[in-house]
Amino acid sequence: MITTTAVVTSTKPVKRVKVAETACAPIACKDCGIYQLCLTVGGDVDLSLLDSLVKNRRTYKRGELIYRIGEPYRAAFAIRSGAVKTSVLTDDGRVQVTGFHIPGEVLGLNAIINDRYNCEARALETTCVCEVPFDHYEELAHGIPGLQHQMLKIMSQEIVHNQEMMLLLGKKKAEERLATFLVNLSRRLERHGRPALEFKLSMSRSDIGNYLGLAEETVCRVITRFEESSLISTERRLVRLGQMDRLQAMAAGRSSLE
Amino acid sequence: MITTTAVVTSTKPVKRVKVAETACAPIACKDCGIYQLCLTVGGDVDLSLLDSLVKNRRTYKRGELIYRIGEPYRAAFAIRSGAVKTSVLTDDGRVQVTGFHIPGEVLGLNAIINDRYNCEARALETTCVCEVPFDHYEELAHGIPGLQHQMLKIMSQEIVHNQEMMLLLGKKKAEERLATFLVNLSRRLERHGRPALEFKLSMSRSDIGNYLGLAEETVCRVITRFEESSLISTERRLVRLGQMDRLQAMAAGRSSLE
DNA sequence: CGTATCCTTGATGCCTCTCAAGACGGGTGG
DNA sequence: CCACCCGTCTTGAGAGGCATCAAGGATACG
Repeated sequence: MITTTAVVTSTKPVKRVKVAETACAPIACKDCGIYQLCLTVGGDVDLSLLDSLVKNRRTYKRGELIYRIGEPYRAAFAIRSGAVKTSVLTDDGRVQVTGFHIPGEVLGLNAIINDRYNCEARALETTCVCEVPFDHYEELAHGIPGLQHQMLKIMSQEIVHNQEMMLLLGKKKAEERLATFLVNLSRRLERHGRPALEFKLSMSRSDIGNYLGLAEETVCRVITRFEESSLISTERRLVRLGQMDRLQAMAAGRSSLE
Repeated sequence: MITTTAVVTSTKPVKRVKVAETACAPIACKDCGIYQLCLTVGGDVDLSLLDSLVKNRRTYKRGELIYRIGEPYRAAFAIRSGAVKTSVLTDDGRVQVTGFHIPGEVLGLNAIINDRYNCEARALETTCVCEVPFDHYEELAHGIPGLQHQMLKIMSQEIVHNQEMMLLLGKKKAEERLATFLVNLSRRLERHGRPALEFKLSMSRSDIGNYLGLAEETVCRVITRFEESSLISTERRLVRLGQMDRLQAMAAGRSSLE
């Protein structure tokens, strides 16, 4: 996604500060997902908690693995900048991309229980993540009522998203799949305060195809058809969504080309 | 699944009893999923907790709705006997079956956070469930360390299962899908102490097809091919798995017919 | 400036869907 | 108890959407 060079200001421990969810205070990790974790029910943020949770901040280059399937659990990861794809494997080596993750989202939380990562995560471009070692998450969660709630919420969101993907993969046609993908990505970018109608894809056509259960070539062809219908316009990985309403209708199966 | 007429003995409150996970003590709800929830890390079961959690026990007839999408959250449900299917919908009315659930499994936990069910659940046959009203789950979880862990575990399992379904729907061929379905169902039946190589399907070919992203007719045809290869034998909804090893190989994509 | 990677477009084939019709079985009412 | 009916299952024929194979062009990067 569009690379933003966030200025990292050092955070002196401050006690519980009220911050509107949409505000954009210059706080370290404000724009990464740890913030999400540290949001209490009322919207307060415990900044000292925030500070104490993040033990490490690391940058991964394009193509680098953040974690592998089956690897012992080290930490959860909150994406500060860049983009990450997660994927699972069949025994015979086929790959299914299960998700793309953008700044502000949290990765690897569900591995807490199994003590092993159940998918692999790979940087799609230069990506900066905050590592949150959750070795003793139970004591942590015990001390911080809001944290536990946020964890459940994030896992719950993932379940809902996966259910939507099952619907897409099981029932939707190629055009509907791509429309769904674009609309969903646009919404998430908007949620994190980025341009929602014009953005740069960080993943290849091949990755998109894999994610959507389509061949790379089919993705290209559908994109071409979308452009011919002036639904969108593209230039390599740059995308402009021209007619959001029609795109949404198509994503829901309420419209199609021809 | 095979209907068992479980004898429900009344449970006088007993304090923490050590029970082996595989044991089959005559405890109410022993064989339903609430047991799962009440297992502490060490394997202890708090029977008084068990008793206090289950507020209601209800039977649903074949086709009856247990909950709808968007409906306000009432409770989680642990299946005692029978079988349940869960499904999600597109805006234009298409349905995707997201799972089949057998006795010993828990339903509707992830709705806790959103306060609304994110899928609908329907009884496939006469089904008895324990209702667990989790209105104040946070205080509950606070008092019972093991409970929170179990909830995370169940949600975590669901995420892993959904990821496997995405792989299946995105990458596997019809034969591999059906083999995966049969092997998975067999494993779960075994886990709950039921015959794993010969069982009765509680869902129609149409439901199976919907779940696997296939047409009803394709399911029939693949079943026929499996029988011709003596991989399995069937009689209506009765299934016998003849060659589990070949079936597993096929599920993983390491083998195919012809 | 060369090379590797990614994107695009065309031609062909196949897997699966759709439509159709018949068989089978279970349940119900006369 | 039997006949009927309806839902479910099965099998066939045909069509279509998408995958696959192939090749050329664009772009980025060293």
